[in-house]
Amino acid sequence: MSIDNAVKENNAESLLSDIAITAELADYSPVKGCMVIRPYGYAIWENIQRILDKMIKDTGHENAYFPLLVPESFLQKEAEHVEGFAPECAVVTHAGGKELSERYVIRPTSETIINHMFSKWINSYRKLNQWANVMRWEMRTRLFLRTSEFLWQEGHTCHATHEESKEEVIKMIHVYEDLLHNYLALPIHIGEKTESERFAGAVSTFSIEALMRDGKALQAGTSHDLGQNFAKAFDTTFTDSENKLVHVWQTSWGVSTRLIGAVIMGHHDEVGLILPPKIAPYQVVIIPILKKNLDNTKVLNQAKLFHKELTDLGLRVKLDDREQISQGIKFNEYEQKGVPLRLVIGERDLENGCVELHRRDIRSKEKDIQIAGLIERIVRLLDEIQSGLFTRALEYRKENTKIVKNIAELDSVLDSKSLGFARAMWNGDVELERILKEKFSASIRCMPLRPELPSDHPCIISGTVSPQNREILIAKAY
RNA sequence: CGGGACAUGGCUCAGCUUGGUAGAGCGCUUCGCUUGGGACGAAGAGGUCGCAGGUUCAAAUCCUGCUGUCCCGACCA
Repeated sequence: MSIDNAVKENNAESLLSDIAITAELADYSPVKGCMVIRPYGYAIWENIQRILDKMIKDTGHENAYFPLLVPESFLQKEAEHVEGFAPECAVVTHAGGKELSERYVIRPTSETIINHMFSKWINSYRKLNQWANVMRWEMRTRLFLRTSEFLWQEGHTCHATHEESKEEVIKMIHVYEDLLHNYLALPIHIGEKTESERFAGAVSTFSIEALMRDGKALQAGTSHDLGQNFAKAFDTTFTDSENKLVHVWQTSWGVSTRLIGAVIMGHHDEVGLILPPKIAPYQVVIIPILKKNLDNTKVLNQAKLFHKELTDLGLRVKLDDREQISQGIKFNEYEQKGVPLRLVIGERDLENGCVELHRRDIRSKEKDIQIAGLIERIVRLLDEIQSGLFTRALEYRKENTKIVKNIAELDSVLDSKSLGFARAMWNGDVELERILKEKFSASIRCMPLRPELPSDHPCIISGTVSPQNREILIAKAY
């Protein structure tokens, strides 16, 4: 299916792979459920990594690396953890031509092995992060949004008190909010997961939930309060101020290459991908209009000059001076790849001292832009595109968030083409989750950290008003 | 894991019903002509038809199994 058709028919599944393949972000691998991240897609990940890595270090964490293989017995030490992850673990049983005496799982996450080390190191390291790959054997996979192997960052911290660890959980979910809002241009809701959606082994899980352009919600990152569950399982202890040996309070938090999927499904149009400038591999593409068999030196020199001036400012710029490819094809290619700005310069422009600029986000084309002041204009435009994308996504979310008082009202929200979030009050009765799942194939995405409903808003399932009720966001999700 | 669809040059796909020497468009190579939004003409290269079996004188085509992708469920980040 073409991207154009996929957008019109709101065929999100096919749209995701169409965009990812066409924009050369990824390709299918010979291994089921795995993907190859191509250079253009990996460059986006590197930009995300660079930005987030600084945030993680600025909040007092150090990077380390733990091994890919985890003894299967480690996983079994925490009852809920093994129950949650065992079904999706790949297990190494043979190596060196022999059956292993101890089986190893390929890490689905690293809480267990990190705790094993924490119990030895607790006096020296308490706040670690690692950038790694993990593997979770999935039944149904989708490029970037759910692949069997994916890249992520996982932070693991130890604290003396529960108050401290709870504070860390909230602090890091706000770091993710900063990343999504200010760099990926995706508005998110922060909230706590219900018990059924909690991380296996956590006391509580907070997530950031983004709304995709097809109206489905996407969990884009999580931060867990692990309590003392893993500390007890691995006997990770420290000596407190009263000289008593006590278990530490822990957190873990992560975001993955799913974020690239969030960008794809959060920013696109009928042409293809639209990248926020702050994470775009190329923020500007310069296309000189070249004439075959003629002297293009002047045009090329000017194009190279622009390239240097923009690069010197720290911008990421691509100069496409391939002669054998017509500009029309180049225009199309960079539009599909979501490059925020296109700068076109030809001989005619040169004579008039101007250029042509094309904005990918609103697909506007301005000719006869004076070269004087151009560089400043480009810098300003990139900022406008960045904030414009966020505003557009926020508007979209506002339009697609409905307040509901009862189950019947959900019909109009979740059964319509637009989907989106439903905001409601809930008394905690798990019956609601069953109804949502069976009747609407939807779920409680989170209990938002910043509630918006008045306290007298009735519970969606009981119809009663109570101070015990909690506000929830309901949506269909990926 | 259940139901459905699909798998044919680099890409998009036709051909399969009714078995008989593999096709088109795009892309690629060369030449000519063009050149500010996917130009045109001519010549040419390129495919063990997803994999493995089976039926047949003969299989892209019929049958069986497997693998992968997509869709709908279940499950999950």
